[in-house]
Amino acid sequence: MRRVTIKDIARMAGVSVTTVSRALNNAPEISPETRERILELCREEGYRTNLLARSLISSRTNVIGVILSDISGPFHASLALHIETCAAQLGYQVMLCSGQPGSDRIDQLFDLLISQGVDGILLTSASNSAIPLLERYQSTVPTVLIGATFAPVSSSMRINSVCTDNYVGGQMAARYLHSLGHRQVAYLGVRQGSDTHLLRHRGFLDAAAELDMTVDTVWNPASHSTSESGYQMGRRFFLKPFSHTAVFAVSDLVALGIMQAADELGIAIPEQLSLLGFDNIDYASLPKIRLTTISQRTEALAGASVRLLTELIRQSDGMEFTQCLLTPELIQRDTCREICTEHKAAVQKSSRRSYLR
Amino acid sequence: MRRVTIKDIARMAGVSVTTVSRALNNAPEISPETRERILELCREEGYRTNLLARSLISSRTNVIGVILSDISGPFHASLALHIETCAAQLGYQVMLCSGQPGSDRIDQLFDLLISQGVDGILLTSASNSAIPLLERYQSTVPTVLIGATFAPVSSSMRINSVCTDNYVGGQMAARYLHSLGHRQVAYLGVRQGSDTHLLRHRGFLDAAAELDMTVDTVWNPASHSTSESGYQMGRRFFLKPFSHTAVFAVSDLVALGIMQAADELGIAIPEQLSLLGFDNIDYASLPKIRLTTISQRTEALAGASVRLLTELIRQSDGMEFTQCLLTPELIQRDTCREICTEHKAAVQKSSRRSYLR
DNA sequence: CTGTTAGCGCCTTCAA
DNA sequence: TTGAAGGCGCTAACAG
Repeated sequence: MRRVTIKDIARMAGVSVTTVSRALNNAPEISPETRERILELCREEGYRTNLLARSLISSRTNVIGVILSDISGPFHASLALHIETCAAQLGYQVMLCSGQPGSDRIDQLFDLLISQGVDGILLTSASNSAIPLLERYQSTVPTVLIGATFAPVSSSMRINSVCTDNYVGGQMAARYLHSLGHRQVAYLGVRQGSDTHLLRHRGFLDAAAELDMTVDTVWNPASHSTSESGYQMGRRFFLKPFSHTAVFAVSDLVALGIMQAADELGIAIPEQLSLLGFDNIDYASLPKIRLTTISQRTEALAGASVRLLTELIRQSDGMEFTQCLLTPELIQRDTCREICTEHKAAVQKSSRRSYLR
Repeated sequence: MRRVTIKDIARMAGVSVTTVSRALNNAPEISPETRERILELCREEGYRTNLLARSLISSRTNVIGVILSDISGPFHASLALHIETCAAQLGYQVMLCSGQPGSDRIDQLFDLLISQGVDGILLTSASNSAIPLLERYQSTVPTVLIGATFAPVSSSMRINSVCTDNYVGGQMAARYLHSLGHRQVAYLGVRQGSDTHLLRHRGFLDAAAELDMTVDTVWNPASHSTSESGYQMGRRFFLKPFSHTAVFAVSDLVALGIMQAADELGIAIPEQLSLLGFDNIDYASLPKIRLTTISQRTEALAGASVRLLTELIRQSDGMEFTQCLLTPELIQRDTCREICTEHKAAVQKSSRRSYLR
């Protein structure tokens, strides 16, 4: 059962295909009555534009490709959904791909998406290894990198990116813990391979130094930041004697593992130890978790990156590069407390409200 | 900067476009040396097949459309990612759309995807309202419904679907609670509008009746099942005196809200009250939550639906309909306990292991 | 206002 | 083994 084409309609209406095309595209040079007659006919016959054919000519598909280079976490899942929502509002469809980083899977995905004729590509990645890749492909198709980081001095960057300001996030974390009275803290889970982590770490250390706060860093030897690795690091950390009053976890997932370890070893959070996360994944707001954390604002990331990408698609002169840094946001919940215990009641009281919103 | 086409290559190689096409498609009737020469040239020139053009002829795009008709929950997000992974393995790209149900947004998405030439469509929906929609579109494009339910006697269904067996899930829940010694239980959160819920409810009631277990049902008047509505129902339920020893929540999200309410009112789970969820969303396995639940097995759902869809695409005779029912699975964690308390230690002990896996 | 003509990039007969 | 011609469904000049 063949689909009805513009040609069929033309024949049935006794006009040329051009006329039908014009009716379909609201062209100005056509009489209102023929247009109506044709549109009516299209409706009756269940005509549907073949967008492939149209794209072949216009070389625009109104589709953007999204590559999740690391779908280990809920953070990326949520990001993808927000991207879709935002893209839809701007009239774009989303073609979703996921590829474990490493190997040349990501390259293949780029090639595939370009072959499919996407108008632009959004790539999420936590490591800088994506940058040369982008530099290679961005002359072929507008591309925006999401969530990877770059050095504080970045004017030389020849890519487009949208990113949480991890350095500032680290600073915020340090300042917040300091403001609660903590003077000796541990930073758990930094991975050497993740520039995101390193930058966050640097921000934390710099601010801590200014404030005279002691920081001990526990590195994560694993290649990914999972709650399991958090659990392992937490256990190892807690089993030795320690005098820190707060722990900053490199991510919420890691923080969850740490909570689990603390639970099992009878360390009360936040009574004995404050715990601060990073990301604000959905989990963090759940009852019984209620992790205080620095939010990456997924929705803002999605919105900014989609807007930037569509901007690039529209202009396509492409000789300018934009780096967009989003300031993270402190979300206070129940896992950090002041060292002098007097304000705790107030924090507790606000818990239900912030959960419900 | 125009993309290099098959024609350019042909000119450069001094052959016809046909020959180039053949080289590209591993056609048998071509000499190995010309093929190699041409492929080499393509590589040098950075030639990329224009899949739009190819699809225009073959009328196959190797793209499947995925419509999430309700992205309120993490369940669907996770499902989407699994679908993508599975589709990729079978050589299909995924075009992702999300539309709040109601209105005619879903219709538009169908039309859009069909216009884009997708080879098939996967629709997730929890309500039967999707069925007439499917019946309308499936003659145009192979379609599979995921996660919506249907009556136990369903041979008359004229659609393709993959679905957790909610009736059996309800039965499992009842039998499990009964086996732990519970004789008076409450079922919180059933929505009249959700056939999924109703079927689950029926299975639960039927099994409970057989086992002589008393069930009180608390209906959810809200239009969605969120943790907030669970919280509200939980509060209302707990504030009146009750003699039930266990609560079956219609979904994990609702269960989380109930946990929160119980927490606030000082009701200990599972010591005073056992709580059983449904879905096994990612959250459920988190430390400090550790919800015992009936799993929908997202990955299996994704796999089965993608396989069924690709099957339909391949055959496309389309006169047969398949309903695939997946048996849910009980995931024991820490929120249900035996009424005679002696076995509890064993359950506790296994908790860490099941979290880590 | 409408129709004719010529492609977009590719594949597929058919003939050489 | 190769090439020429036609067409997939649509749009965009250019004439009428």
